[in-house]
Amino acid sequence: MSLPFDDDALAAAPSPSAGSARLLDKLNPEQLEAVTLPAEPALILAGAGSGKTRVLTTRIAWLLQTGQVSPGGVMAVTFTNKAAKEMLTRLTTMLPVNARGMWIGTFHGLCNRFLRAHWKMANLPQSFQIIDTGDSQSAVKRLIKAMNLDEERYVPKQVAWFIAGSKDDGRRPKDVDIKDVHTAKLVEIYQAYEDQCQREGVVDFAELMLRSYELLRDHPELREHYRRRFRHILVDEFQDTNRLQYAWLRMFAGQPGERDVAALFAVGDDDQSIYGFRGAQVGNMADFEREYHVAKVIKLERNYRSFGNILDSANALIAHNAGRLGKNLRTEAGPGEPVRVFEATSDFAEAQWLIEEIQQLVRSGTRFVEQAVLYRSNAQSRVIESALFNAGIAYRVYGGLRFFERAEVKHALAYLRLIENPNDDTSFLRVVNFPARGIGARSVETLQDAARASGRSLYQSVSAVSGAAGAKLAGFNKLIDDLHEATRGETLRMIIERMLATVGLIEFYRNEKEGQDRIENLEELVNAAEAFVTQEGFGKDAVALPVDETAPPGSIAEPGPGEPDALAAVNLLPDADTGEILSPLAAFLTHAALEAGDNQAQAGQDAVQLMTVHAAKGLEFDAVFITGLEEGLFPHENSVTQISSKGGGDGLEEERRLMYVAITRARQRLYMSFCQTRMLHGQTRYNIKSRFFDELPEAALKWITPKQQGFGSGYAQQYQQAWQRGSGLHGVVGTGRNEGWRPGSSSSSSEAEVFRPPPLPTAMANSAAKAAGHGLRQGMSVFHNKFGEGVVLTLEGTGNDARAQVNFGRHGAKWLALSVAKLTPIE
DNA sequence: CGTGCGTCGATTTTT
DNA sequence: TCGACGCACG
Repeated sequence: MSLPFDDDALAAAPSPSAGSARLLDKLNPEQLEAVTLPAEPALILAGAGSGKTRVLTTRIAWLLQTGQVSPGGVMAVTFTNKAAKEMLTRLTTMLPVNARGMWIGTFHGLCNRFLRAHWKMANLPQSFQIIDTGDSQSAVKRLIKAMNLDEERYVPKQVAWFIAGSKDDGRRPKDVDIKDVHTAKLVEIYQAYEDQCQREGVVDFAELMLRSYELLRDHPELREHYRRRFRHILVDEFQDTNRLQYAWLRMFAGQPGERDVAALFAVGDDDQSIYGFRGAQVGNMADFEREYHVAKVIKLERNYRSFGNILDSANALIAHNAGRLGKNLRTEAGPGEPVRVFEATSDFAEAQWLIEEIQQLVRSGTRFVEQAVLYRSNAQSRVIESALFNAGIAYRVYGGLRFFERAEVKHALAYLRLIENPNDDTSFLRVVNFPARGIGARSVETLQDAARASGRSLYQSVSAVSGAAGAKLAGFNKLIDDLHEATRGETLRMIIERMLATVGLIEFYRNEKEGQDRIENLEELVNAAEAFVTQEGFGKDAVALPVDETAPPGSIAEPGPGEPDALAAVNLLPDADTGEILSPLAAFLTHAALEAGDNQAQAGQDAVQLMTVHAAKGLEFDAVFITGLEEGLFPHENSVTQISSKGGGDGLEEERRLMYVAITRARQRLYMSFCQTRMLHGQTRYNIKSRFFDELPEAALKWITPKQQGFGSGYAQQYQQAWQRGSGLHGVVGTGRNEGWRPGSSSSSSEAEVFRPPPLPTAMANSAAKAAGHGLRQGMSVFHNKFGEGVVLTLEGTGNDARAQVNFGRHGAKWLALSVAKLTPIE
């Protein structure tokens, strides 16, 4: 992982210009221009399939190779973990770069890293935990109940949405414009929610962003430090940034007109902005161009993905949107096949037609895995799944629950969180009576009242409950306490195994009818933790960078050889003062919150890919089916009626961009279909074809069912009849049964093997062996300047990476980076 | 305190 | 149609 790449190595590198020429070899003129732009604010308008990721990664590689910046001076921001990983992978294949020290990651991942390094300044506990949307919602719900508010009027989900939305706009409770009584109450809840999170030591996703933004805003010395450090900031999918994310970027880069403004390199495509509904501001692109005086917007319009007919369709469609930055995709690949359009009599018939075409494509050499069926909303997948299942075609559905979102995994994580921090009320409530311990709603309510009265956590308030209920609660507290004590000094694996053996989750699921899968997932959690230990920065390469004396207190230094992986969701920046680092458990919990895990089960299997159009963004396939192109569905009726949703802009235009995204996923063949009748919410609806058909060029289309043919005639029916004769009892994937199929339970392909990280060598973990250099031993008494006397519980890692868990009694057990912390053995 | 039944509501989603 | 969720009952 770590190849030498510092300034000396650079100087010694053979002829940088020759190297950079090789690097730039395969670029077209526009790409080349973008990659080699001077260090100034830049906006790259990158069309679908125009080599966006290549430009981003080559830009970084070029900057490094030509010595314009060292790895530590680069920040690259994405929205998804997947994109971040891909960027790093491609970068490292391009250049033997030491990724350590580079800040490549998601917005939230980088915020986490930043806040971990400056937790004191940010007024957070060092091991603050991140809560997901669900946790945040249940916290709000609790508050609404506690405040005796009407849940009809203050719907928890909506209130949570209000809070997140306010944060995304950079507004604290005091900044919200109170127009009416209702808003006043919402703000009151918002304030109470903030207090509660602070008390519990948890932050939600929006808080990660807002808190780090405010930290930079309010601390000039910190701001200057980071501005000196990050000279190049590259942003992917810039059209998806919200207000806060843009403000955050400006904080890191410097405001326009200030000195030392970093080179902000924004890559995006306004035509692919499809997340307005969650606060994305396409307008950020135009704002950025104006505010930072971007000299020349570079457009990447040459498409390397699709044939002409496909691109003609995309171009013609998107031309119906107003206020675009303006861009036209072109290819040198020739027109290719026409876009085939099919009119089905019913959703059922549409699915049968799909099967026929998919099989035809396979016969002509296109593998299943290269075929994607896209739809606007998830509900549409049912019919299609059912048809594929009956036809014995393997398929995979994207979306759905990811590993760390599964109920049983969340329960296990809640126990782990309580071990780490018993005052985490959200986790407390989740598992205090799961599995059942005879602690009912009544007891919990009493406890909550007591906690509220004293302003303390549930855990701390248990003693205030008397009687049988109090005894049972005390029993639960003891369970947590005992685990906390017993796991002190244990490896992550041992901690999880002990927890599972103690809390009774496994036994509970053993008695459940369909509990076996859940038990397997719990066992999988151990593997996930092991994988984390080796992959995410706790392995042999991890930890401890030297402290920069000139840096502000608690800040990080220029990256040194020991800085954790650029991608590590959690890094172990030791506190500059004490050398204290995050415990492996706390780090793993953070990882679980920040990266919900894959749902890309069986990625290697040759199966048809089913997903929403949103989920398809960024992917490409040889053949693409866009289904359900009906008025009301696609474009969706809610979007059409909606008078400019949150992100501003026209709902219909966003639907059109969505269609544009769908079209541009196809390499060779594109199919579109719509149904005359469709079963929706238990009712048969009669639809007309999507208005988008009127916006596509006739010359690029081929109607499989002649347009004038009416209901019930022609191909559609023939397909249906043909299918009815030939199908029904085809071979079936997976279970070999044809009955009892249920979407969602789909035994065939989608659900089965989620998240199976590779097995790993267990050697490194619990080495009680004496690590070279530091001369410490397990059980040894040591002295620390801040924490005083302590006993060494655990030793891990070697050399620069060496770390120890030390029990300081009154101060508790702490993890220390030995390269930083000064520990003196006491005889 | 757990189960069963009725009501309600149903774009899109990453972190 | 189907699932999540709240409430009433045993």
